[in-house]
Formats: sequence, C-alpha cells, structure tokens
Amino acid sequence: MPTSVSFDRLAHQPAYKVVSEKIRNAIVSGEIAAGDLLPTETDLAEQFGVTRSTVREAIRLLEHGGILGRAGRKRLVVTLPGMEAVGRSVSSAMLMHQVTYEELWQVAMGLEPLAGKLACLSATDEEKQLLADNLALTEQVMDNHDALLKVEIEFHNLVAEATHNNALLLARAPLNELFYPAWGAIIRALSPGERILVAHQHVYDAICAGDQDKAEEWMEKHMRDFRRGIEMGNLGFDQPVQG
Amino acid sequence: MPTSVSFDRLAHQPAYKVVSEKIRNAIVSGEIAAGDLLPTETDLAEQFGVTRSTVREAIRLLEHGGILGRAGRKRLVVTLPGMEAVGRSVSSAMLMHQVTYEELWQVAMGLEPLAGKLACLSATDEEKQLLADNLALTEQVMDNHDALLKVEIEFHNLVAEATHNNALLLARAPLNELFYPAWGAIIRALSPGERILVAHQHVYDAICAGDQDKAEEWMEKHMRDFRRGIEMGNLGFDQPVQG
DNA sequence: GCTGACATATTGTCGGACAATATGTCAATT
DNA sequence: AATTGACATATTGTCCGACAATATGTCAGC
Repeated sequence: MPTSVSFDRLAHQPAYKVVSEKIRNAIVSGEIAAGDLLPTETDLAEQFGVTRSTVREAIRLLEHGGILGRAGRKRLVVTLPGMEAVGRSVSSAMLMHQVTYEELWQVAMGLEPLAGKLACLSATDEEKQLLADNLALTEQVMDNHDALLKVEIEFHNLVAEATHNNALLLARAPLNELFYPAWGAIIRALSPGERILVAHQHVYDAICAGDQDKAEEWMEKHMRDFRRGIEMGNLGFDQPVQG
Repeated sequence: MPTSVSFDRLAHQPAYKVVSEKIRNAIVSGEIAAGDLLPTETDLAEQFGVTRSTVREAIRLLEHGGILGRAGRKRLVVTLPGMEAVGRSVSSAMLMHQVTYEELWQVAMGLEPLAGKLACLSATDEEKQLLADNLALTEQVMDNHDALLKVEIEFHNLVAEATHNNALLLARAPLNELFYPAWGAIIRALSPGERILVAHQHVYDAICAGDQDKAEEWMEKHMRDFRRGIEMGNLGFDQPVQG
C-alpha cells in the first residue's frame, strides 16, 4: 500500500518575519545591547537584501513588544521593554479573554503579599523613604478620590519595586492597568481612605522592621478589603474586567 | 521676567500608529469579535484614507501581540492572544532584564501553589482524568530525561488549566518557557524522577479530594525541590536565566 | 461527485518617489 | 566665545504603482 511519502508542509516564512527574527535574536542573545543604535532602515534593507518596506514591517513587529523604540523621533534604538509595554500587551490579552475581577483578584492574592514579603528582605533606605513619602501624601489627599487612587496604586508599585525582583515586576505589570478602574470605582463608592491608610501603614512598618510575615499578612488583609469593596459596592465581582 | 510661555511638545503620531490603535480599540472594545475576518488590506487602506503600506505596518504592530493572525495563510482574522504569544513576549522581556533563576523561582512560588489550591475548587472530572493520565505516563517514562521533562511541564499546565482562571494562566505563561531549560538541566543532572512523581501524586490526590491546603503545601514542596535541584546541580541559582 | 481549467482576489515583495524633519557644518553676528 | 542663521545632508513617514505567488470561486466535462 504505497500511500506515497508524506511531506511536511513546507513553512515558507514571509521575509519580514525572518528579518524580524534575525534582529530579535541579535538583541536577545546580547549581540546588540539595550541602548545601542540600529543601522538605518536603508542600511538594514541592503544588509538583508530586501526592500525598505519589508524592513519596516519587520521593525513594527518588534516595536510593539517594546524591544525597539525611537530615540527622539529618529534613529532606532534597542530598548529594554518597560513594565508599561509588557503590562499593556498582557492586559489587553486579559481583556480579550474576558478575565473577571475574581480571577484577577486571585492572581493579585498570589503576587501582592509575596511582594510585601520580599520587600522586607531587599528594600533600601531610599525606597523606604519613598514609601514614607507616599504615606504622608496619602494622609493629605485622603478625601480626594482621584489623588487617593493615584497614591494607592503608587504604593503598591513602590513595594513591588523594593523587591528588586524584575520577574515579579513583569508578572504583576498587567495588574496595575486592570485594577486601576476597579480601585477607582471602589474609592468613589466607599471612600475607604482610612482603611487603606491603616493597611499601608502596617505594611510599611513591617518592611522597615524586616518582618516578612507581618508584611505578607497585612498585604493580604489589604487585598481582602479590596475584594469586600467590590462586593459591597455591587461592582460585579464575577463580571469581566472593563478596559 | 518673561521667560516666554512654555508649550507642550505637540505629539504628531505617525499614521500607522493611529491606524493600529483604531483597529486595536475596535477589537478590545468588542466591536469586532475574535474569529471575525477583517477587511482586506486594500479595503482598510481606502477606509482609513492611507496607502496599503501604511496599513500593513499597522497590522504588523498588532500581529506580534497575537491579537491578529492569519487564517490559513490569507485573510486577516481577529485572534484571542494565546498563552504562547503572551508567554513569548513576556519571557523575552524577562530575558532582556536579566532575570535570575532565583527571581523567577520566587514568582513561581507565588503562582504554582496558588494554582494547586484553586484547582481543588474547579477541576472537572475530565481534567482530573487528564492529570491521572499524565501521572501514569510519568511513571512509565521516569528514566527518559526528555520525556520526563515534557510530562513534568505538562502536569503543571494541566493543574493551571484546571483552575479555569485565565488571568492566572496568562500570568504564569512566561514561566513555562523559561523554566523549561532549567528543569531539563536538573533532570539530566539529578534524575529526580521519583521525587517528582511523589509530589505530583500528592497534588493530584489533593485536587481529587478537594483538599486545598494539601494541594498548596505539596505544590510548594515540589517547587522547593526545584530550588534544591538548581542549587545541588550547581546550575547558578543567582545567574540570569538562559534563553 | 470529482476533476481540471480558468478567472479573480489577496498577499508578499519590490522599486522609486517626495515632503517633513533632524543632524551637521560653517560663516556671520553679538 | 557663544549664539544665530543659512545651507547641505540624512533619515523617516508616507505615497504610488507594479508584479509574482498563491487562495478562492466558478464552470464545464467526465
């Protein structure tokens, strides 16, 4: 029964993808470092033996991931993908997957207490000072909903940064963007300024004291408050997150 | 002292970015659903009043994030960004940020036990069956390094999927890709087949019994083993992860 | 119903073009 | 010496038109 040989579907990758991969590899492998300038589009086109249009498409592919950016608005420069770029791309994926507040909250329950705990080990004096400043500011703006939301988010970012753990920062990047509207709604609905301040204060104390368990515990309490906030405010805990 | 007025730098966004944002909004806002076909490049060019080249660049921008893909290899189709796409983009960011195995492990310690815990609440019978199959397979291939690595990774994915939490799945997507080589090295160096099997077995039992604490605990033990593996194998726990 | 032939639509790639804007140089001015 | 202006140059953003390769659709013929 000579079913004849079976051939693999030959993968004819479009040129712009090949070019994009070549550049990407050179970057990820460290051959080109962050901050380096890339050759001009015309040069790249010549080097790869394709047209400028093709090179441009390849560049766009990388530009979105935050790997490439433009200095000023001219030359191409290799960039470290910032938290914002990663956050944006993952959170848009979460939006499309119709992630609910509950799901998001569960992930936050895994990451935020962890951040508090790790920050106890690695927060520098400057970072503790930044946290102290943030607390002072929180006290001042407690009744201003918008300002309160801003410092609340900032506090969590400061704690996360104090861990000096880039993997953690990248993993929680999308949370920032998505929790933003929810926190805002809670704050407007319940004015929980006092509770927020108390929780932050305890986390801050724990970090200064290097008390991992306490930091973890209070961060957890804080997040449970968030959950109660969504439930009490009737904001639809099982509803998909709104962009 | 008329230092003259200060003006905001006026942001002249390039057309391809504008077009890309327009399409992105239409997708994220649900105006176009996943699975829908987009108009052809020529049509889009006409609608936006730009050239096809510009439209193409805009498309590339979205293509990388996994938002757009090609059906067959022709028409553009709106796609749900899969775990792979998200994983790839975040993990390349982690690589560039020189994330160490320790940092990565800390994140995994936040997410994997959580996955075990949540899976207890939501695993369906089919999913339990898949886990059982995976265990059986693990037993068979315990001495085959490559095969063992594959089922090990698959086990964790199955547990994560059993949580039915898309946010969690997306958050841990990069871990998959980055742990892969490390697990492989550990397995080759230490042949920890027995320990892996025991831990998986306990997690599986806990999930079947709905015992959240036990699932969390054993997943944690399992991850601590992973850490010990890297340390014992002298694989450089504080070294940047290798792509 | 399957096959093949043919027209059509769509993408991938090319080449060339031009305006707007940065960058670099150098002389003139203060 | 530092600033300004004039000018050439380089680079990007956008446009146009073109063509080959490949899917898709249609229709006759067996």
